[in-house]
Amino acid sequence: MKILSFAEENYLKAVYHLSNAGELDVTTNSIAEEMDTKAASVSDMLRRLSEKEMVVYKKYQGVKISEKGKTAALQVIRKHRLWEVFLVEKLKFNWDQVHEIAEQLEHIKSPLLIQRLDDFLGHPKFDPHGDPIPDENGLFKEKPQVPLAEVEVSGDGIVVAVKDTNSMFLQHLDRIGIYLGAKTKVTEKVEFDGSMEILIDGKNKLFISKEVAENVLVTH
Amino acid sequence: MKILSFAEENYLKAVYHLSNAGELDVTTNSIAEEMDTKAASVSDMLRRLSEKEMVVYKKYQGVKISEKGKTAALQVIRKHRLWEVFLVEKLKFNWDQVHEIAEQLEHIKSPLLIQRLDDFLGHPKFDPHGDPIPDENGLFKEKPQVPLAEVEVSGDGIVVAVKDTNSMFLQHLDRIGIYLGAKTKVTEKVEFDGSMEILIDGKNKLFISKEVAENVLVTH
DNA sequence: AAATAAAATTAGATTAATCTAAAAAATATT
DNA sequence: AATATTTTTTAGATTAATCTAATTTTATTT
Repeated sequence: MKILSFAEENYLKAVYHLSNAGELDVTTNSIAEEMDTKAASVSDMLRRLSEKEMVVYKKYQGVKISEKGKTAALQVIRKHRLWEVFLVEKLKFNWDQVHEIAEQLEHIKSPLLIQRLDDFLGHPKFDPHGDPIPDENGLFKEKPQVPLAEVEVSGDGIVVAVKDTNSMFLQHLDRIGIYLGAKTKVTEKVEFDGSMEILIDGKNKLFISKEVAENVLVTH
Repeated sequence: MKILSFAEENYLKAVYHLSNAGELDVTTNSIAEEMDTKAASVSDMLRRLSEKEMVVYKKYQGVKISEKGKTAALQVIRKHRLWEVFLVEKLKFNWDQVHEIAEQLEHIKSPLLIQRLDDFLGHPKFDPHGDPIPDENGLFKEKPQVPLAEVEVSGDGIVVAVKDTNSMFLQHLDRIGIYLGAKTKVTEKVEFDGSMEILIDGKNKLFISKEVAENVLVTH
């Protein structure tokens, strides 16, 4: 298999994520938005990725990731998430500081390095945001995740991930006291604006907006 | 200060190393050889680095690294060597496996990452090859060189120089398998005649005389 | 179904990094 | 000093990745 450039790996990751986030065919514009680039650049890159058989691309019809592409994307994601674990567990970064650095580290090419890093970290199964880490074969198990917004009153769960990983949002969560692994119980839901009252770890009462409730994922 | 590309950082490193390895003006060809590229590419890159004031470049006259360039080069070298320590100390790589990987890792841009890595590693002063690690300000101390004769039993080091440079002596070293950069470990010392048993690169057992031991300089 | 709007692609430029081949400058040799 | 050789630079191409502007295709709306 040919080696992919940093740019190709990034586009492939975007296609993978958008594929998983629903629609059958990923649109050019959705990729452009995700990658903060222009549609023309995306068209060009899709042509190249298609030549390398990483995606199945039909002009004007959108794009689908191929098996080959999925394998490649999952290896990049594996690297990204392992590095995030390293940064948080070993280098004492906060979970909201690691994404940008992992974006760089994920492109380092050395299978042995990743194997050793995985050993060093004790074969973690989830990254600091609760996302699963694919193994060498790209296999992983999802924790079933539900947005807090969908939990009924008196239902409880454990915070396992966030949908939106932008730094401002994570800092907000930190500030109000929501963290990975926190135990949640929905105590009240307000119909008209989607906000809710919850209990963190059975003691801290919190009021959260619809936006927060939709972006905090819990298992239950 | 502007951000340098990977390629620019690599050329700058080469200029820095060649500057230190002797001559006042580094030649285009020597850079081309060091970097395994063509002279035309070097000329082009020197023009660019010169525009960024990283080097002082006069056509046909060779090039000299500037203060600005030296600072930038030393930061890359600092990163390279810290990563090498990480790979050997934490990920259990052998010292001969780490260079290629560190060549990639050295280009990761995050001052905070390097600060944290340095903390995590306990502020090492030398990399696994015995080369000094510059601090945040680019300052470093060369490792003191000690004759093998003064190393204690079980102490290891790296051959960095010879005291006696006459050809017969050097030929003798060649014959018995001692070379610049060889990893040494003293396994036994004989009191009455100053001879010793050493291990080269962890595998070749050698008996050397007092004369040899006094003239081979190692860092440790 | 024709007109309009939106989405996607192509055309044409630009920048970085590289190359080969040709030209220019510096060095070495007769 | 004139010539030959080596070194270095420039000229001109190429590839990857990007952009803006123009065009084409698809979708939507009257």
